[in-house]
Amino acid sequence: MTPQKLTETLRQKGICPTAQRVAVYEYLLTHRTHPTADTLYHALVKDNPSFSRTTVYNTVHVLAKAGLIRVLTIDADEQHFDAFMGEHGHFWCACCEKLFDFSLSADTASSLVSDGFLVETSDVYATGVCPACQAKVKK
Amino acid sequence: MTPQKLTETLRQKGICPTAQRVAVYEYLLTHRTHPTADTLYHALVKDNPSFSRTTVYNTVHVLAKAGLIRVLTIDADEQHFDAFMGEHGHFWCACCEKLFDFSLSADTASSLVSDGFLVETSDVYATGVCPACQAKVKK
DNA sequence: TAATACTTTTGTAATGATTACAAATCTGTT
DNA sequence: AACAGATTTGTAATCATTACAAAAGTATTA
Repeated sequence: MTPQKLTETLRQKGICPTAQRVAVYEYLLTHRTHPTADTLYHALVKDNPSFSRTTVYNTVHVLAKAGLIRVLTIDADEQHFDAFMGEHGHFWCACCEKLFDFSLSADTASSLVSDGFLVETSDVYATGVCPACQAKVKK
Repeated sequence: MTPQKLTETLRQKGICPTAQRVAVYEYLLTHRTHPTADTLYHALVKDNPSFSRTTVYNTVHVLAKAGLIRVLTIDADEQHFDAFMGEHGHFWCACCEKLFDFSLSADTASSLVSDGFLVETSDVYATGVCPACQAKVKK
């Protein structure tokens, strides 16, 4: 996505496209690594020495409220952020403590709607051991 | 579940059934309200003045590791605990800030297994507005 | 029953992610 | 250029959770 397109997307959602917000959103779109606030801060302060942690939190809240990113709470210690909004789940490996995406068959929230809930976000989380860590243990 | 049965269940999982652990597990089994550590503490300290917050955390970790309860991270502010282990999802109402159960059609984790992940826990979370709060707004 | 080793509980103190807040800066409009 | 409103920034506070070590409890052995 070009910087112009990014700016346009933010504007369409009624978000003033400041340099900081564009930087955060662009980082999340180009790094599908589910970074934490701290990771975002360290990555972006390099290009903008006055960049602050508070701005990270302000920005991700604004983006999440607009539905442009997800806030992942699978890790109780730290929030992780994800700008990939396609239907997918998240897997937390208890061994290497990394977050993985996994494909999701389909209609997770369908029963919710039928129960009268108005759904704004939905997430599928799983924990366990990832393939790489399973292989390590077997050695 | 009788106290004897509770004790037996803990023992079967290799957990020493101390009075505190039985109390926590019993509270969770009889209150399907997804309490927080603080709620558990205040409820149980009444019957045992020396009961401590640390014991709440110790105990829920032990129970969760044994697969007897779930630790819910849907609320980023506080962990919630749930001893009902049947397949169901959790809904967080952004309006009244309450947690609801919802029924789940079926095979959430099936695609995960096919990708080689070893699944230990899985949870489906959704947020939005519950039926009661929708009715309130419409008035 | 007493002695011993081991587990669990308890209270206090530390940790650290997140939020509160107000001053400074930026943005868009006249 | 000046103004009002929004955003950013740095610092200080908040508060759930964890670390830790002493005290209490539990089980095992003789």
